[in-house]
Amino acid sequence: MARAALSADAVVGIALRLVDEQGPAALTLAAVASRAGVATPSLYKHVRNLAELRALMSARILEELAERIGRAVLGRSADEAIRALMTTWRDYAVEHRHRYAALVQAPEPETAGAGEKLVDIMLAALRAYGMEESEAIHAVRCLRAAVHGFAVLETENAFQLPDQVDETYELLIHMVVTGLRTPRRA
Amino acid sequence: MARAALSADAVVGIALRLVDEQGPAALTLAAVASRAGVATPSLYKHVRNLAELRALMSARILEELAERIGRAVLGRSADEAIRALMTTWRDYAVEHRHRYAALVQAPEPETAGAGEKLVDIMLAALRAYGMEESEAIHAVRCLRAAVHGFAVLETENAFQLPDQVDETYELLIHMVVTGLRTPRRA
DNA sequence: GCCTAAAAGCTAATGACATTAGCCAGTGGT
DNA sequence: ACCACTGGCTAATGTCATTAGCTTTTAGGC
Repeated sequence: MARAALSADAVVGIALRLVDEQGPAALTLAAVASRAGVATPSLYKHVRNLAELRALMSARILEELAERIGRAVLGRSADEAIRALMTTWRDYAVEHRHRYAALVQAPEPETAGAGEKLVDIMLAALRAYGMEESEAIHAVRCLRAAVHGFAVLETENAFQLPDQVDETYELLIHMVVTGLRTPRRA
Repeated sequence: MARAALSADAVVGIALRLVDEQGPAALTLAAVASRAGVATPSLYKHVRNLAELRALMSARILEELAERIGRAVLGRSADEAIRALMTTWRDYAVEHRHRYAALVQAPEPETAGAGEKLVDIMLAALRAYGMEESEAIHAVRCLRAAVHGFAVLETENAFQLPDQVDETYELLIHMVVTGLRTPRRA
């Protein structure tokens, strides 16, 4: 009996490919085990349960997202950086719509590292706006809300008329950038 | 054998209460049937399957949201209307965080009516900005993305530090309103 | 090389779920 | 009273997640 040489990392990889191909609803331990060439209970040697598998997948997704956005933002600042960040985020979601839908938003220990990295990248992109720290945290949250909201709606076909969604995104970028540049009345 | 006098409407009501009390993961036909005092397969006399139940629930949620927002926006225009809309939307989500999480975003026949009503309300709220129709559609989408994005993140505790989220939302409102008021470079 | 312990597989079992098929009882209309 | 429809029911099926405990493989120590 040859050992399948499985690992938690390999399980996550298989799960992500499964979701990419068949959508988030196809994610079952049974399906992952079948693809891994082991019996379903064998997966418990590598992941605690289905919830942990989801969290580990989310960590991987967030790492990729942070990596992509970090690269896109490098060397840019202010409006250009925000544009690059928002564009890259959306591109990732559209390109990987199924895995993006599987992304768990609630904070988990497994996603803390990548989540922080993403926040740091966003804070860096916002640096040129000269906000003090608490204001920058607000901005990070709003940026995330806007981009993520758009991404989930787009990937769930909630906009229905697919034409001109690029134009819609330009308006969203405009709103974010303009909002950052315009002082609020005290 | 007394008839339980069930209906699709009653089933939806029971399901919503279940979700409100125990969260979206608790929604099973078995649990709904138990609360209704019937056997699980009896529910198929009233709803096609679990997916249809979710869609019908979503329709109800959207109707309530549209009703609430419609009332809040009445008699207000421009910035005040947008503020009322965004505030009411968020309040609904926070107040009903579990059912909001159960809301299906993908368009379904069951949710088309309420979805359209919501779009109409948003278009009305935007009327005072004097946009032509296609620009108004973009604005509706962005408004929805921003608000919904914030709502799902907040209700999933993705902001983690719960303090000052109100302040964050003020910034989001500011971004939306400012973005609507500032012409985009052609 | 041999032995032992740990790791990583396995099968069987359990309970929960969604759904289908077909039967039964109640109700309303003729 | 009879019949058809409606809305319940039970039984069955298949899938899933998970646990318990057994077996095989591998790695490390002597």
